[in-house]
Amino acid sequence: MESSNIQRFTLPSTERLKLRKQIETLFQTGEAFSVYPLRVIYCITPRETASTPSLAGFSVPKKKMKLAVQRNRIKRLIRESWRVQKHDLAPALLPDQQIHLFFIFTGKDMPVHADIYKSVQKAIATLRKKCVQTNEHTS
RNA sequence: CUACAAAUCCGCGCUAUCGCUGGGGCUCAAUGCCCGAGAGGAAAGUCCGGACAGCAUAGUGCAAUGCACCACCUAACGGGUGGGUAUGCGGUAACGCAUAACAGCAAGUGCCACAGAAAAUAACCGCCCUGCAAAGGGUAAGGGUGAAAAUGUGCGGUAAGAGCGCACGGUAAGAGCAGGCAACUGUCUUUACGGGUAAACCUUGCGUGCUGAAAUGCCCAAUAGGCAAGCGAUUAAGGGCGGCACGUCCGAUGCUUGCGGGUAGGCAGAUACAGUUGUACAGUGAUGUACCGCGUAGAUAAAUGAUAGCGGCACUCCGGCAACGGAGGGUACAAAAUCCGGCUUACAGGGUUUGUAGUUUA
RNA sequence: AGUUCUAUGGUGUAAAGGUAGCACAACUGAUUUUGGUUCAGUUAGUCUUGGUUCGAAUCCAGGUAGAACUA
Repeated sequence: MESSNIQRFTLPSTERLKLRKQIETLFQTGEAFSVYPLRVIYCITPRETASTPSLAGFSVPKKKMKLAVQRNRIKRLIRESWRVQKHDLAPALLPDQQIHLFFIFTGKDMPVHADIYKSVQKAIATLRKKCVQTNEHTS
């Protein structure tokens, strides 16, 4: 699908998980695992030809971080990490598959960019493994 | 110059790489490319007031609820400005500064623990009179309790005393005069003086219709069901008309089209106005008027960012008489969600003005 | 975005404006060979900052934390 020599690290709003129905089905049917301080919920769905291989959402619970400034900052950090590294996940998916993702911050202290970057890296590695496993199993 | 207080303003900058959300242009259109825009003084808390929208609505009262010295400003306000009064602080005083939910307890009702004789029409000790005494009567000076104890001082008066009388005061209410738009102040006079509490119920005066953008209006995919028309099917079940038959009407299922309600979703509401820089004028001031300019976020699982480097800024330590140099950690509070005016709360650091105090120089 | 309410020892709860109680828990001592039970005692509190009042857990205002509701 994507030629790897002209990869662009973009994240427009069409690659964000926004519809309420999609989010509800993700939270009901999806599988989850944790990479501290993140919790990742994902599920693989069939995709239409025009759409992108992944849809991602990000959130920080209000109980953990009280101030809106801190919540916005954390969400932006996770989003930046995902934007830069999301192309590592694409080869593991079949062309007719779309992955829905949700990142939830579960830590209690303000994180640094390097830590978030590393944990997103780990999360993507585990996701690749699981995707490959499920594809082999079904085939 | 330093310190303190008040008011007011600002509240990190630049570069590189990679991005995000609207607007405009190129493009048939999408993608893409180019241009330009993109958090605050509190955006916060949601404590008041409006705009706006829907519903309700003759008028008046009750209930509920809010406010409360006066005048002015304002779209409006529980906000602001100016004035008055009270209290506190400083000062010999004149006066200055700060604070105030600052109507009414002289409308009614309630409450005032403990202590104390008594907490509101007071009498324990005391004082005085009568009496041998017991007791009875008068009194509110003095004592003591308490947060609060019945107008202070002096003289007269009396058995002892007492606003009982008088003089000078204090407080409150009323009338007159003078000043002031008014609150109120000054003066004079009359009357009263048996507490406090309304942030106790309450009374008086003034005000308030209810609900909030998840308001409200509009467009409408798929699926299911509804209605209408057409096509197809009709020796089919069933029902109506009928005594029965024929007949006729309705009717199940299928397809197509249209209509209406309306879900997911989308659009409007929604960003050009009670806007604002500057100047002039009016006003003590809040503010208003006029002119010239300015255009300044619009997201919706929610954009305005991430990383790196350089530089500001104040602080600490070291070296130095100083200029300065080196190192270190720091660079606040905080994110629009329909909009506006206030209030309250949070805030690293810095600038300006005014006032007070101190020091130095001329 | 809006509305309503709550806050009392470690926990659960009382208290017409007048000394902040009760139960469980914790600790100490006694009883017991020891533990438990029981008995006696101790510690510890009105979310916070102001105001009204002679006096505030209570009344009023600002703040903090928490809970519920409106789809």
